[in-house]
Amino acid sequence: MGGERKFRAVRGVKDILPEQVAAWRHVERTFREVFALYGYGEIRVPIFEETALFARSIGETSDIVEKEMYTFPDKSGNSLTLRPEGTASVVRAFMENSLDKLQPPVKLFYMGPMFRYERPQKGRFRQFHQIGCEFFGVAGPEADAELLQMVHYAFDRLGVPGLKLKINSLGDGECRPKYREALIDYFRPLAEKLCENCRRRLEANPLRVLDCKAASCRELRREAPRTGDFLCGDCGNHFQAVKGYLEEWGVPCTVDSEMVRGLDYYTRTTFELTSDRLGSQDAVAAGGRYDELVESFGGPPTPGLGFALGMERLVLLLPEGAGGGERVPPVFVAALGEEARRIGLRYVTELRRKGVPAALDYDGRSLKSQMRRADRMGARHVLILGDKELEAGRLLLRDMSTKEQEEVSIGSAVERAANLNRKAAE
RNA sequence: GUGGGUGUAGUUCAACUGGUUAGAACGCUGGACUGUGGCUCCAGAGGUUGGGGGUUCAAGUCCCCUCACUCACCCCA
Repeated sequence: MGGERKFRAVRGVKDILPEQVAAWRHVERTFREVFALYGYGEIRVPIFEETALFARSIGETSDIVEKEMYTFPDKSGNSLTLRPEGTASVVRAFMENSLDKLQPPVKLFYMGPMFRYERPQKGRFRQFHQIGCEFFGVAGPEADAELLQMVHYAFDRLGVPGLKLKINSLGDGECRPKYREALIDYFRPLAEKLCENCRRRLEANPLRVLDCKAASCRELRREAPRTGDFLCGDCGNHFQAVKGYLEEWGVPCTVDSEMVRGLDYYTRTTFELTSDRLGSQDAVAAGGRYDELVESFGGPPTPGLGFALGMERLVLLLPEGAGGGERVPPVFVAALGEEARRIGLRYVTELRRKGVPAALDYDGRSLKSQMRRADRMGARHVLILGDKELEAGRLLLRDMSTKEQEEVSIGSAVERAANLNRKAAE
């Protein structure tokens, strides 16, 4: 080896070990099933894109674009960026592959790593993982309600406790500019009292002031105009209808008129699923409608909506050992002596070829040590072969839970062990 | 990017106001049982006290720098 320094994972990234992967797979499996039920197909998009794609969709003045992207020039000088979220790529792919020419709706889901240069803390990493989906081509409130219902259903199946669903409507190209103006008018005389941050973004992105957690800003916005009061007729009706469906379908949620998302492409419905058990990074999933995004990319006017969840945060909320216990216990082959070990290795291979997980000791340890190993890896059956057994042509097959041992002939040992193991696995 | 807290065996933690050879539990390896797991008992391996510098006769302990983790701000999934 002769290593001169120890390598460590870089700041903000994590190894996910087998023990934890069980929970991850459990989540992934659940969402794959739910997505299938709701008609979503999986899409796999690149991990990096042209920088401008994200700048344009997420918003030039958003924090993500301003200071959190992993942006680098490639060898030919193009500016590329590790994706900080999934929607921009999926929308790009949707257009590039002419999915906009298909009969709507088009429903796509994805899962994978995202990258944001942020200060790591609980539930926040520089490489993190999202599961998300995008739903194109349906403008009506049924789409919003269905998406919310699906999210609610999936989390319900996972049994995540203590979640709260908050929804809001931000209006559209018609009424949002008016609301924006009203907000600026309201806050401008108060600008002195706003926090430094909000003062700066008042003109660029006034909606964000609503989201500020500073006590002073919180106080100042008490009398601020509400999104709800400015929704145009269409947006108001849309929002009413969404809420109506949710109530009818028993999807619990509360309206939070101060909730603003950090990505600029949202219109009308937005939502957030939060947990009180995550500390300050409390959003587990979030999303909303983005009816103007496809068009802003030069595509045909296409309504769309979607959501994404944070894997690391969701896994934090899962009960201990979630997704475990699905492992099939192996048959352990305990071999004593060189000849026995050669045969043991062959048995292990044969068992595996029959679809039975099998293991043995690679180091030629004592039988006691091998038994302990078998016990620890949860083997239900151990095939014991040593000189005595080889001579007699009969091996021992031990049931670890009952401690009963039967003799089996060399020829039938593998078959017998495989059958018992299968039966025990049921 | 800003502020607070914390870094000691693989893991969770000890070590009085600086003072001999840095301990325990769990885990790991072996033995008691020389060919049979879990329980018990015994033994063993395993540490440049995150890294670097400084103060001191003496630093795990005090000071500085750095890195990481953590909490909050910020931001968001």
